[in-house]
Amino acid sequence: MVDLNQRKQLILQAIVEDYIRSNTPVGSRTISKKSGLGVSSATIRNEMADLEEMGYLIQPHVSAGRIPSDRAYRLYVDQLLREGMREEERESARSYFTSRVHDMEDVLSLCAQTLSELTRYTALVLTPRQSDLKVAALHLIPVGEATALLIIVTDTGMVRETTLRVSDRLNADSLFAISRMLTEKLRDLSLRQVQDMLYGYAAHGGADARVLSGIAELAGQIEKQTDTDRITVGGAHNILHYPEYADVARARAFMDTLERKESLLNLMRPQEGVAVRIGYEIGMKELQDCAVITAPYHMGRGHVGAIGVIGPTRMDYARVMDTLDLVSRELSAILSL
Amino acid sequence: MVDLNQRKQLILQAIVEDYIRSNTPVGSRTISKKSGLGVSSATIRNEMADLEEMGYLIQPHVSAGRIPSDRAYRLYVDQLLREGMREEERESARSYFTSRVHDMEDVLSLCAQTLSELTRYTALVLTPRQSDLKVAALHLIPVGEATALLIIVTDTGMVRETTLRVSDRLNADSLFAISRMLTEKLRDLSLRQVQDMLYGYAAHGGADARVLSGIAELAGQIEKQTDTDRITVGGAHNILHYPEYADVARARAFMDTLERKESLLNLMRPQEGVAVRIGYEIGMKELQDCAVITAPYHMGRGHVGAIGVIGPTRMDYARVMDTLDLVSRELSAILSL
DNA sequence: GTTAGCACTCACCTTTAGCGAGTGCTAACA
DNA sequence: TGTTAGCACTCGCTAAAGGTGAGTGCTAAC
Repeated sequence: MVDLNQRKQLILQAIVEDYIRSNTPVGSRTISKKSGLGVSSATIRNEMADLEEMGYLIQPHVSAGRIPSDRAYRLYVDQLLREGMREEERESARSYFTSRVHDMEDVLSLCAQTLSELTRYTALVLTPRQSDLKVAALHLIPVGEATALLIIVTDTGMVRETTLRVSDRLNADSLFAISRMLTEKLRDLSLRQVQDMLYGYAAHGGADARVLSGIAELAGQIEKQTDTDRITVGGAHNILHYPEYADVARARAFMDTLERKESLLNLMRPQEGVAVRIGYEIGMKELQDCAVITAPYHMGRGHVGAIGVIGPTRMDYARVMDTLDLVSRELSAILSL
Repeated sequence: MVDLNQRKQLILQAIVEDYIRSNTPVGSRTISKKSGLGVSSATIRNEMADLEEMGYLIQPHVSAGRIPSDRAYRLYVDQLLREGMREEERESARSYFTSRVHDMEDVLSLCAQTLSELTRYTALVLTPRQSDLKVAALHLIPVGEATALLIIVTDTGMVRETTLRVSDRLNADSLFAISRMLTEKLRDLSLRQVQDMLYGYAAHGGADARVLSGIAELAGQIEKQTDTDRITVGGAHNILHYPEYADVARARAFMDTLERKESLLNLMRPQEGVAVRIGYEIGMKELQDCAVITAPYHMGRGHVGAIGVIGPTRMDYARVMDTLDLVSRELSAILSL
């Protein structure tokens, strides 16, 4: 596959990097001067003709320079990449994560924003699947009369709440007692088990049927959380900075694609380490001019999610990959306490 | 102020509505045919010349039709508005709110999304100020060894959590006991009082100093929640549908403005009922081509927030105002249980 | 007060022409 | 055999030029 001699590789690398920077077709003269190879533009032209024949370069029209193909980006990512972040950038990126509370949901939505700010592209965050979560605790807290706040805490530290009407005979103390009892009964059961169990009880009637069915319902809502709710998008407007999207219709099409979260789910399927998909590799024709880079993160006891960045194929791969690697580590560290 | 005879009003109304629909300068012929007044275009031209002199219409150039000025929109909103939503639209808008859990934060972020979908403009949501919140309950829940999840519930039913390291001598039972004691001690105190009180205790040292200072810290974070965190923006990409923003630079400028939340705070200061600000009335030159419509919502015991919509001055005022009115009512109803 | 008629304006679209960055090819050179 | 200078050629881009038509203001008649 790598049938490229050293010089061709250097030329290709120079072209890719120049194009990533400038977004204009790269001419032979430019490369002759900047590559440092010390050969004339004519020589570069010959090499470029070869590279085009091999499928690494594309000529938009006869009298323009060349632009890299998906295949060129792929080679670039696999073999030609340099370090993408300077140490002080790394440091400042880390600092985003140090001083914050670690409430899982906040962290994740903050993460989408942070990633988009750090990379200047659009960020995607996939939260771990929640159907196999277990109950860690359950609390009923009085608010107003005859209403209580029901809180379910899962083993991942996720908190969900809803308000319930309860019998007005239940005061703070009895709610406290019920909470304790329920927590003991339901701890370590999966959400599904909780539902099954409680719908059974509730059917028998009794004083706190309302509470029990309320719990079952909330558990059901958490569990049935559709997969599409697991996707968060951050900084979609960042693409407006790139001339690829100077045409509003394109920008709108891109944003519309981001709205259809089902399709994003496929992009975000967690993989081993930082994964890059370029153009046609994504397998969605509405994203064929985009690249998607993802990285997994972990959340204690095997729950796994993913973070990612999406942008034009002309992406600053080195920087984005470094950033994702760093952020996914920080995230895993924070979420595992 | 309303020195317009009936015919001028009708003509102005026709112009505004045509322009809202078409976004092209409206000519006299169009109005002559569509207004139903049965007068010729020449007559309309005379009237339009008058309206222009009075500051209601603007002529982009000599040979174009007229477009409404901010002043025209103001008159339109104050006096010429018709019903904006059909009954079935109302019904479908309401249905957005019925079947959902009422977790305050979910409801509000969902609301931003819903509003932007309903109106096709950009939605803004301002959450009530949190500095004067009171503690309703406090819970410590074991997760893993020597770590616990701390949850603070406020009197508005808002829930905030963070993870803490705790002494490993504290098991589930003792955490439960501590929670109960703390809840009793701290209930109905303001977040500020809680901080003052606990920093005092924690300074004395003792076994659960870590817990106490953790609570103080979280209370501090909730309280010090910067005002800018109170703003949520939804559907910013909707503006890409409007030809006013066909130029990407404009779209980007708009989105950048939305990022600067401090300035949005001014726009969202809750007012009595549905409030409309048009163009120059907004008082921000980067939004001088926009209109902002807001409505307040209530959240039990006097906490008040606001929802709003922002878009080009050529906005479908009737529909948006109706929608905001409806949504703010629904929201208040849900949030007050 | 209303309307038909008319000269006039000017944004918008299309066409045309010129520029220049960049190419491929050829022939000469090391 | 690889490299390079030279040159004719291509073609997207920009600016200028011309034509079109929607819409106007004004005048004079009804």
